[in-house]
Amino acid sequence: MQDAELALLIDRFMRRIHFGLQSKAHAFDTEKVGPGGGIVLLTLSDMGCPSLRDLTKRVARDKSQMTRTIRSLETKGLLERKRSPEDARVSFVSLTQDGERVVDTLKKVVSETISEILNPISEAEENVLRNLLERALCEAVPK
Amino acid sequence: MQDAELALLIDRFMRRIHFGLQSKAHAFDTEKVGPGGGIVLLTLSDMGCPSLRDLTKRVARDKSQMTRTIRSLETKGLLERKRSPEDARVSFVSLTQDGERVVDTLKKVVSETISEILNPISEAEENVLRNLLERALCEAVPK
DNA sequence: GACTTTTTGTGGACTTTGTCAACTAAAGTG
DNA sequence: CACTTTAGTTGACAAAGTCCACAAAAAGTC
Repeated sequence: MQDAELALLIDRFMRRIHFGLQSKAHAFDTEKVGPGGGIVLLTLSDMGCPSLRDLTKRVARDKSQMTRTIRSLETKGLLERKRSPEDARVSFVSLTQDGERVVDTLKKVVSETISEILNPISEAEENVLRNLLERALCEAVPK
Repeated sequence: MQDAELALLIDRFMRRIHFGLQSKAHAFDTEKVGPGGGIVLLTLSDMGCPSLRDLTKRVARDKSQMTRTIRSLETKGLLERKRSPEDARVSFVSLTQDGERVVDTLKKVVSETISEILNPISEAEENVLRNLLERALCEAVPK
């Protein structure tokens, strides 16, 4: 009944990550993808070649916003879209080679930042943390 | 080196909380404090009567934004400010009785939402999770 | 096979947050 | 007393989130 605190902790964690990355952004975000683009790229590298719809659900953003983010990344040449042959409504999104390269540096910087933040806890505990979050979130999303 | 995933997990967790609360907002957010205001109120209930500066650092937002959020909550009568007698620059912020009441309902709704999300993990694990985050974050913040 | 309904993605308008830089007033510092 | 630093405010702008209406394709229905 009193784990409203958890929400605050999660929020603070997010903000720490955000600040950590922000302060180094000029050095690595050469394509200026920003936080929003970064999340999409990283998620994409996790999912492979999802439909825009699935990607949108995964990152839990509004579809209209996703449209715009995707377009911005597309014009930067970081991802591609292909219309589905079976269903003319859906388009599949996937990283280009340039996109992959950006993802690589993103992954490096993000994990550096996170391990700085997670400094006070051990590596084993870090794995526990990730595991708990995965189990909590990888469940079927409502709807 | 590959815990960039953790960032995505945290982000998704935040979004889940956000959506969960958003969908019930009309029912409980009678004062229309919104996500930003809610975080400040909850944090305030945790801290007691901090200076604006300390509050700002805790929630990790920009000072200018904090000024505005605080003012909005103040005009709603949910919090009060008192100038410090020793240092005329600093002002201390604290919840009013109305604020306390809002915080109570906030806490209730937020913890409901969170326990829905954390459904797949046990209560013991939830405690582990909170504990890990606390230990990771309650460290001295740089600067 | 001509209907309604649903689903996927787009576009526009608007609000909320975030960011950055300039500024006031009060302390601290020599 | 000049000087730097600190707390908080203000303004202007950029990024993200939210809402609503829409077109086109697919699915469901009779």
